[in-house]
Amino acid sequence: MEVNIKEIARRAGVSIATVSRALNNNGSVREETRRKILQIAKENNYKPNPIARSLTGKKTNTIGVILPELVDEFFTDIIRGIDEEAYQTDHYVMISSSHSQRNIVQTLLEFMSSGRVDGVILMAPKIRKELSELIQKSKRPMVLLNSCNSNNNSVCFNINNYQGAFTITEHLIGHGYKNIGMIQGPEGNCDADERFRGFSDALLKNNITIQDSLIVSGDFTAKSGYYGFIRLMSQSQKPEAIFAANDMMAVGVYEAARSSNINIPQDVAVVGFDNIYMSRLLTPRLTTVHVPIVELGTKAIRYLLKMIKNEVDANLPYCEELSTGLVIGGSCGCTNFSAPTFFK
Amino acid sequence: MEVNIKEIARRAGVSIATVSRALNNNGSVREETRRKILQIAKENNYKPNPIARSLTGKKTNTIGVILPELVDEFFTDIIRGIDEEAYQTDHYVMISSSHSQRNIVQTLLEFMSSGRVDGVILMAPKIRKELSELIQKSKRPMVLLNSCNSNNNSVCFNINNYQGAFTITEHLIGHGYKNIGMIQGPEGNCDADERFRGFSDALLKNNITIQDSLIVSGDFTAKSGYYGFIRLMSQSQKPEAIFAANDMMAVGVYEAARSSNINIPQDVAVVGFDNIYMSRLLTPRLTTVHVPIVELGTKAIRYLLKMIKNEVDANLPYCEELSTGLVIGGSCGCTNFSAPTFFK
DNA sequence: ATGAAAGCGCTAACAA
DNA sequence: TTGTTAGCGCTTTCAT
Repeated sequence: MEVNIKEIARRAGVSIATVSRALNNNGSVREETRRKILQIAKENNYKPNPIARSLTGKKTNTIGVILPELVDEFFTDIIRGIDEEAYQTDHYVMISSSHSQRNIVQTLLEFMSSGRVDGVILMAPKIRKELSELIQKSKRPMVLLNSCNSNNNSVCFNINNYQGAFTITEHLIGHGYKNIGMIQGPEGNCDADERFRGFSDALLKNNITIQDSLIVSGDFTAKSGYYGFIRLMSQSQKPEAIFAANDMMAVGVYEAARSSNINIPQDVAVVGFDNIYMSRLLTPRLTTVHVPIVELGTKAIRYLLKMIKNEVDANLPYCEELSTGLVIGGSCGCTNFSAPTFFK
Repeated sequence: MEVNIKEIARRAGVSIATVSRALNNNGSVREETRRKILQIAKENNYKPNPIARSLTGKKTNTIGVILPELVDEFFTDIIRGIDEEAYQTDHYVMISSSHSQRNIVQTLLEFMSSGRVDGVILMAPKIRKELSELIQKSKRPMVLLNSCNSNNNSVCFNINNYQGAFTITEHLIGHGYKNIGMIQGPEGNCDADERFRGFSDALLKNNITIQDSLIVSGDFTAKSGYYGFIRLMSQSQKPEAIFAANDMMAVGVYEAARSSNINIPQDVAVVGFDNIYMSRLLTPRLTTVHVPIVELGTKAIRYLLKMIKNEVDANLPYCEELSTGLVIGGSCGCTNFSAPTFFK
């Protein structure tokens, strides 16, 4: 096995307690002794066994991350935001992407109770009722990402879906469109709900009546965007513009439009949400809403680490909404936009 | 704290050893006693503390996964393959995506020595020299993914880059192209090297001389594809077809072609490698090589778990090449292809 | 400033 | 079949 504290103690001619103190900068150790121990530890390439450390100290230096299966497009970016910070602060990341058949709640609780993690970052845009319970039950610090927590009793970081949807809808309205259709996200998904709310409110504020026939449901996949478009455009009352609740559905819309020989934006304007890489490649480039995903991950773990270190009160609710930004392409009807480079 | 084995033992009126035995189905326990213990454990929602378990038993039920930063496009899929299997077999996944400033070797060794993981899946297409050392040093089972291990002394699963590149190059040759250019992947990356090798061999086999001027370097990014294309097409001797070593570079090629009013495939044919989602959306659809990424992850973890459980000899080298497949779009000049649906 | 010793929760000999 | 006990490698009182 690896060299352990006992061995270091032996070689340094001190007790294991002293080694522990020297290594943790904790308790008093004569400077000379400390140096010697550190020296020997380095020579032997000694690293304290984190498992043993966890058992005693109840610190695992591990963060649990639970992501839904829906985040495909963002998976990498979220992890990137989290992982980089974790690395800097010497933490490990334990990941669980909750596939369909998996019980997210169970995974979470297991994470929590197993003592494997010091805290959890949970992204669960589809869980509602159980969420409150979870928040109560959870013994360890937890940060919610884009989750539906109506009660204000947790720590959460959200993309400001409402604002983004509102802004982009007003942008469409600014173009003079009145019949604006929407392809919604999955039912029960709070990102989707908020985007719809922003859409509705923007119409209301501008005295445009919402027509039920112009609202079709989708599920954030390109496929559902494809069929959503067909449904919308096969009605007698066709929309002048379509707001797809995410870019992947907009991709489906483009494909359907191409099949139907309908031109974007001449025949119908299209906008999306998310600013995924692909949206830059569509012709015309998709007008969409940028969401700061890496930042979401970074903020989440930074705050979580503070909770863990008791630098903030983990029981104090705290929520932050990350602002979105409008990305203008040609799909909304704008002709004079400064297209940022298509390179990532 | 959570209820522990001692407490369960107390409530069941037995010793902790018996509880341990009953829970692990290990050693003999009277059926009645066992039932009672299990019953009480369930009532108290008792889960053995995995940390403590690890400390004693040296099984952590955790798999370490180390991915390079380059795999952006595949990140999700690889994890998906691994995570699903891990979940089924009750394992945890500890992830580390090695960002640029990070030392992949160090991360690996730390994973290994920390006792946090039972085994490691490593994807390191850029590491060469250190890899052999690592393989020697590593005390725990390790599976290599698409890594450059020339010595046949490890367990590895690789995409058959050579075969894919060879096939798609021959496909171009079949179209009658003779001046075929290539935009290469990053230097020192073995995926890139193998793809180049397949390309060269296909040309050689068909008695086509490789022209150095038609080989330009890239780094797997769209940007490098963009400039690679420009370099290739600004020469007096222009290629009739271009093989971009991955799809992202092909995306850059499309963009550059559009800017230059060069038509694909009329003016120049283009093919890629990877079959990323975006490749379906390009117009004309990109002809490319499909790589089974999810499967790569699945195979890796399945084999790793076998090594861990000693169902296979972890010291026995074992390598598997996963076959690729040709995906015909219109970019190579084919007109009569059965385009599979663009939906994922 | 340092050491001895008691755990952390569990598994695995060894005894009974 | 069951219990006792000795660790696993470490942190942390409590003495010294």
